Amino acid sequence: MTPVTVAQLTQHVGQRVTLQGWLYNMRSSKKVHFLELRDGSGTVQCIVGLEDVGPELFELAGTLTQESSLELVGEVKAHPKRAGVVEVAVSALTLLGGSKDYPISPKEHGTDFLMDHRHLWLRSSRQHAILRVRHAIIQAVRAFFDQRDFTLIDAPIFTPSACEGTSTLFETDYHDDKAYLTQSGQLYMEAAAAAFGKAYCFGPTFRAEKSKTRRHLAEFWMVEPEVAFMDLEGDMQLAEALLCHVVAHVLETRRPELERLERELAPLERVKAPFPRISYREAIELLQREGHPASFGDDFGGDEETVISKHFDRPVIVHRYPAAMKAFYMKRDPAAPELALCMDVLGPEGYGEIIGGGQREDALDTLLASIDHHQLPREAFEWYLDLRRYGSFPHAGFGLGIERTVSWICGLSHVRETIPFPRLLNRLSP
RNA sequence: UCCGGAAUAGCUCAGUCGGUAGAGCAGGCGACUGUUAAUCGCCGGGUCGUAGGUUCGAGUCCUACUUCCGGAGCCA
Repeated sequence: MTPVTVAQLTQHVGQRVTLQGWLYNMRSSKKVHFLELRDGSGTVQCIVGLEDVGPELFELAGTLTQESSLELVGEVKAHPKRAGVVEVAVSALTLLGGSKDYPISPKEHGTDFLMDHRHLWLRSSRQHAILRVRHAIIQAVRAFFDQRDFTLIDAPIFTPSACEGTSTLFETDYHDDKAYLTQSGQLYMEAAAAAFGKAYCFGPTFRAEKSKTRRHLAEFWMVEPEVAFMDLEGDMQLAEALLCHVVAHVLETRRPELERLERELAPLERVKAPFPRISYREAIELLQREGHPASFGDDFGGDEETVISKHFDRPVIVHRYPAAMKAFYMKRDPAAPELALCMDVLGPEGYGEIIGGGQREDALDTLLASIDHHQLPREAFEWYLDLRRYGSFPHAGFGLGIERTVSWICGLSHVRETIPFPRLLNRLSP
């Protein structure tokens, strides 16, 4: 008999099936054991009745421990008390792998303990739900760009120099040369945009800042589209359309997981275009009206982003920050040269920056001056400057942080649960 | 790096005024025909983070260190 998955059981009511999985929990009385079986697709209650299986098998079932792996055969039946729920009346059962003293009990645990057992914690229903939402988000991101004729052009992970020159990088040895783990694929995407028109990359990025907050990881995944002949306005529209598509896809396909996470759905259902757009200057005024001491030239910290985003019922786009606080490749606003043609999308409900991007500087001379002004080594950027020497073109793009997006959509308080094996300031294992 | 908090059973925690340690869960044994973190009874389980100090006596007070948590800066 071919094994079926728990998720498929509703199509097999009245039939005998084989199931393979792990014991999630068990409740017992004198003549009946209730095994809760988990197989990765879901969980189902399996009934082992003394009179159905005989004393030998009944006794074996009684000795099973949490997370033992099993194969069982049984008939799929409607749950006698719960509408729409099925259970399995077991007729045969084989213990495949025992499990002695499984460390994660159904009671509470501390974060550090759970992170030490992250390889096992992934089995619990909450972590399962989060990572399924993560998968749905990634699926939606890829589908969004693929449907719009973007070409996936992944950027390298070893890089010879800093992209932005600001953040701390992880340094590593590369055949007796220094190399750094990438903090962004963007410069490479600009080359890709010149070759393919519309390109995106999706991969891990690394930041070595000694940062320890609920929104930081040393290793995180980023999606970075870059489009030739697109300006800042087009960039904002693209970011807005992407987020709408992603949220709609999760709402459509992962509602049980969101319910498991007790995620309030109304704020997600409001994520529809158009998103409000405010300039940096307007954001400063908004903060001042709220009694937050902020003046032109200040960057926004977590508190400021929260104040701004709480003013709106959906993601808000803040554009045209002072050029002085932004990376060297940002194009200046011709109408106000002290401003950069850049934008950040702030997630609602205080989730802060989930997208950052903008239009890139396409004039060779201006870019050279900017590299010098930022005191970056010109040699390292010669290839990048070639993109301005050979058919320069207006272009724009952005980066979307996957973990912050997962955290927002799942309604979590920390990004550490949004990635299977988080790399944090003090955690490199498991 | 800075500011704050914490460290006691396998896990989550309580521990009063300084008088040598307690619960729930997990584990073991038993009871119970339908349970949903099942319930009920019994049992085993401790170098109180480490090193000093004060004291007749320290889980408790003091000092240093270590680790973790929350936040800041920095960032997506």
